[in-house]
Amino acid sequence: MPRPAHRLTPQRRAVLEAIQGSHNHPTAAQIYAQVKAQHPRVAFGTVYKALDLLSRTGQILQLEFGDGASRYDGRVDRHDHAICTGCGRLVDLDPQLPKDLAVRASRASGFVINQHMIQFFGLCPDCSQAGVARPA
Amino acid sequence: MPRPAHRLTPQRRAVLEAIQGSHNHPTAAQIYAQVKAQHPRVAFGTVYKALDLLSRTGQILQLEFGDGASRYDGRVDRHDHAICTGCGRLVDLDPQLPKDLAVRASRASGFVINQHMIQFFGLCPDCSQAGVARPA
DNA sequence: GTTTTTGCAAAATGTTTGCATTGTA
DNA sequence: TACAATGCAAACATTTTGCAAAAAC
Repeated sequence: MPRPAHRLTPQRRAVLEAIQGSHNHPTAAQIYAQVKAQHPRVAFGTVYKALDLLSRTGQILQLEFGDGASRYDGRVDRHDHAICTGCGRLVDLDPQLPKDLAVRASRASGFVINQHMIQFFGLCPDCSQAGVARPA
Repeated sequence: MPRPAHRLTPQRRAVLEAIQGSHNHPTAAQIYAQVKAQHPRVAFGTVYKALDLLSRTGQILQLEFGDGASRYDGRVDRHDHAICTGCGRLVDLDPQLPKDLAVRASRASGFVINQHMIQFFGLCPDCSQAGVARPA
């Protein structure tokens, strides 16, 4: 049986463009707001379904930093992230990592490792300058 | 003004022990179930308040892997994790990382980095042997 | 006696689901 | 005409909150 077609509908395109066009790693709510500007009748459920489809097909990345809402990333090659615990700002990072990191983790855990990702937590330039207290 | 006292009440102790006594990185629901065995009248809210207090005071770690519920870790020194995308099993890892990793991330991002943590995603031995399809 | 903590219930949040309708190959 | 996708609303899971009663210092 042939797998279903997955059309790139206007709504899905708008969701994808909202993510790729923003370097803010937007939340679903922010994406919904932006898509709604072009498609006033769009539903929240449609946005979530599009996000699910796009991430399952590897066109976007869904990030979870434990601060409530998922964040979405249009960059899908392997990279890392820093998140500001003051304001939630999220930036991509490309630190040089040991080439055999995943292999060693796999050996140590017995897991078959498919993916790895570093989360850096801290304060962005604005928040550290503004003297936002860092969390305990 | 002196900071509040934070008593180690029986409920809080039970929460802490449920986490430290388990190497499963339990969810709040699992912790609640275990605490309830000793304290049948304990409330979900009490468990959440205890989890919040314990993690704010650095006695436990709250982990978020984007699979719904938070997981809690009694090990609080810096380390990393692998999670099984098949069954949710979560294990601690200690890969050797470049000593200047956080410094370089800080320089590259302009962030003041307080903490970093690697998430390895893959299949645990049981799931990979059982042939659980890995996610796309 | 004052302050902290609990238990309970309600509410908030983010996300998922069911389904009739609409759109499209 | 068949299949996929949308819009809408209800349901869901997890977590947070408000507050009176209970417990601890």
